Amino acid sequence: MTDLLWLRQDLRLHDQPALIAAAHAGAVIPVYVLDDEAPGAWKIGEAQRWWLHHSLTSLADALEKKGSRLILRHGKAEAILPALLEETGAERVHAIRHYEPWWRDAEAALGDRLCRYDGNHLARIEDVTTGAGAPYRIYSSFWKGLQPHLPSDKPLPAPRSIPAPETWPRSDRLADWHLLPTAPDWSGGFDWTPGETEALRKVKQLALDGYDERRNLPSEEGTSRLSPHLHFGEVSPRTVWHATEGADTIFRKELAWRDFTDGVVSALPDYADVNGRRRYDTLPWRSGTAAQADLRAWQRGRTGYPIVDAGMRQLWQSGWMHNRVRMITASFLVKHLLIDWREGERWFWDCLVDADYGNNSVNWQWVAGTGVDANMFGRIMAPIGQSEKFGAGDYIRRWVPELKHLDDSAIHDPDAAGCRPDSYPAMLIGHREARERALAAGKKVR
DNA sequence: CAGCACTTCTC
DNA sequence: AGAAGTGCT
Repeated sequence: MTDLLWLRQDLRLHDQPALIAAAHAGAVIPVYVLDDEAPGAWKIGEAQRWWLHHSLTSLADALEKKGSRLILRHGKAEAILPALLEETGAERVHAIRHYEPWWRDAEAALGDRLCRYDGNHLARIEDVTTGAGAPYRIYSSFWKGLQPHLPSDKPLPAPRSIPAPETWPRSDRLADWHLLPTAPDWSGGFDWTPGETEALRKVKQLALDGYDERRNLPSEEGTSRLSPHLHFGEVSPRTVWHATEGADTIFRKELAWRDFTDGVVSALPDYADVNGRRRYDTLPWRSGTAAQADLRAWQRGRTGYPIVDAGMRQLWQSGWMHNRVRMITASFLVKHLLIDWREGERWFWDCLVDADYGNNSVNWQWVAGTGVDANMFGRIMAPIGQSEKFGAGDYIRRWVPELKHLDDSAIHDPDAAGCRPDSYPAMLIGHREARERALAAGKKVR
């Protein structure tokens, strides 16, 4: 008997329950379907296509070492997979559950031909609910509710070998998918090694001493940088959970955020497009030429606020941004520039190697104050204050070369220090003025 | 239902 | 120290 193993955001061989079950049943045909139709506007973004190319290469190598292969197909997964079942005479599809709305639809469409397994979350999403049976909207309550469902089983080892079918179906050539950027190749600054081997190496070398403080300092390497590996499932959250036994709980709380945000988007599938609090539909976001120019300045890292520009340039050049700076840049777009959060969400989606439907939408709506979890619109971050508070001097000097020569006394606010070089843009808007404009706009919401 | 507590702050 | 809306128990 032969079964299909449908791989999506679980590109690994260890702790891979769908693989173990398929191999137990008989021969396995591992398949990855590049589905750019079902997700609509949320198809895989540009930076992640680069990641995907390398991660699939790494996965195909690992499968071949186990006597198997990776079959590549493109098209709508819910059509491709039944056709592949037919073609190969396979009986069932084995896959790990995913909670993006398009994956839930595809899973439903496959009906009883699909065997689903838990594996990409700490707990099964539908198991963690409030006393009333609804999904949590407040993280701290979610964390409490998660406790009885935390993983206790040890992660599954990778199988020694994977039973192969007598004949293999044809596969697309990865190169034909053109996942890598060509003209221009903007990925030159990407300092990443996609794939399971590197993901597991990072987990092994996790140093969480002082994580609580250090994770907030953009100038230091205080975060785990596991997010893209977790998004693509190159390592399972359960593996990370077990590796951090006895470590700082703050880190484990960060890990549980993936579960929380998937709970939100599983209850509210269009959360990436629709305000969680519908009354914010009346908020008068700026639009028109001036707003377009401001959006472009933000995207390119030319707002005149050093910490914002450093973050946006790090994002563009490296495919990633430090978490503290994500908050500052996002708040700046929404409150200081009064531009719809969905513009920022879209830009992050295309630029981040760790872009994730749940995390991206929930966190943008949190910052914007439009979300179901409670941050108030009137709460406006002070970018320069944040830059000083979290010691971002070295970080700015690294990403904004025009300001390289400035010391800590001047770098957070070169204008105030009277030493802004001509090559560096003036502030798009002053902090006080922007703050008042945002508060006035916020008052227009019923 | 009332009271408690809230990831990411500001002055 | 203040400000502040609301999800959750």
